[in-house]
Amino acid sequence: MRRTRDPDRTQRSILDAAASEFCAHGPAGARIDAIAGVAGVNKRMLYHYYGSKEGLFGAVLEDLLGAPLQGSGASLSATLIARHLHAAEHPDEIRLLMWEALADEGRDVAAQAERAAAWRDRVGETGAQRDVPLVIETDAAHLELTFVAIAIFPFAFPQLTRLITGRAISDHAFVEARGEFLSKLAALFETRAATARPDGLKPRFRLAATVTESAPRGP
Amino acid sequence: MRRTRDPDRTQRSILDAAASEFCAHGPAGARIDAIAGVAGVNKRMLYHYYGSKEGLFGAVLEDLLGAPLQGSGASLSATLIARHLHAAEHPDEIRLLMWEALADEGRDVAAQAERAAAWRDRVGETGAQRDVPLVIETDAAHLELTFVAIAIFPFAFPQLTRLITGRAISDHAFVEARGEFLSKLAALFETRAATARPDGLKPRFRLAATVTESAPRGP
DNA sequence: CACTGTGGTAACCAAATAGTTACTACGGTC
DNA sequence: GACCGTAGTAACTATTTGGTTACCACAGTG
Repeated sequence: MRRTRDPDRTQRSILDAAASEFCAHGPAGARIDAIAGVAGVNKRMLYHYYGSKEGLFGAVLEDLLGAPLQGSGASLSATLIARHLHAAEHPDEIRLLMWEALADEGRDVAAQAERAAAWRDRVGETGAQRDVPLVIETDAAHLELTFVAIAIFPFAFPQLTRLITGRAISDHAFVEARGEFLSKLAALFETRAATARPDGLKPRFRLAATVTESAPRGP
Repeated sequence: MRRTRDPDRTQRSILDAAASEFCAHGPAGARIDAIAGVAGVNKRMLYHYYGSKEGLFGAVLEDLLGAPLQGSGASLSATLIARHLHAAEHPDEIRLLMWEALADEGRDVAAQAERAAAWRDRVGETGAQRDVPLVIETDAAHLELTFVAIAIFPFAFPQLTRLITGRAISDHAFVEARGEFLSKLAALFETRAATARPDGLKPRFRLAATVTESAPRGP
């Protein structure tokens, strides 16, 4: 049976199938035949469009990991919660990020240009943030990195999370508890406010049962 | 040429070679023949002692990831710095942790018993810590997880680190800068002290050029 | 309509790979 | 010093895998 010609749809199918396979088994574990099978496409096309397994992997990464994760104009703490929830909902994205990290070998810098630019912007925003401890203000990049770490880490290392907290990341209770912890933690970072209300430190964010794309607003 | 009989040495060679191979290429990417080759051991012995590739991978994990990373009786902030430096010196350990996370599939719980116990102890210590914000005190596990995240993350995701900070994790300047940032950050967590000296927040830790096992002491 | 470049297919292949079979010989034990 | 369990070796294999060769046919262009 012959497929009607449609390059775009074919490439899309391949990319989707590849994303799922690579995400599950990584670049070494993924099987070309499996990808072709899931995509419902002849294996040959895959080489036609992407050259090699590695090329396909690169295309998938570029397709899914282009922009910084959840970097909007929101405050540091709001972004923290937003990223936490986003990671909870999209564990695949984090797995892909891990495969990328492990494959590393200093990937094509040129291809990363816009990704790098996006992050640079985001760090710029962070640096301009008002509710950040003064001493740290100069180190926006490290602060940003730290906040990404705090939000993502538990989902990247489910086994450690389970060992330390005793709960699975898929457990809804974990996501909620962690969310509450993070909002308390975020409050710590508002030094000025904190010194003003030394008793305070009450969470600025309340977790909604349903996950919203951007973080909820404070009072 | 015949090897003189020495089961212990053979197993040690296999385990070491396997660690290096698995660490570099992961469970799917690692090649049994390569491991045997590096170990200078016949491939057959590998199956003799560990049954299968997966069995060998499990043995390597157990061998290297048994105890919590750098969990001593030290204070939270001292441990933070210690872990940061440890991670910088042993990127392999972190890679292995990542392979484990990606392989996951809810591994043998019984085999993890002592590892879990070790972490439980560590979390207990954290909970008993005196220089921790009161509100968070109740959530020792999440706090511990967060500190592990902050220390390890940059080395687990070198590509993000490069994108965000502009420096490679292998760059000595990065390790030092991050260390200084972390010691400032740690100061933030000493609420009582912080409210007492609102100007303060000066780093309690100074990074030595040589890496010491436990973190250096404050003034 | 002929022409042609590109989307699409099926069968094929050489290399690599996890796991085995069949065998040898060391060394502790009785 | 005969016995035997186990450390160790060499060669083999069934299968899988990424990648290819050779071919077909659709659709837009002149």
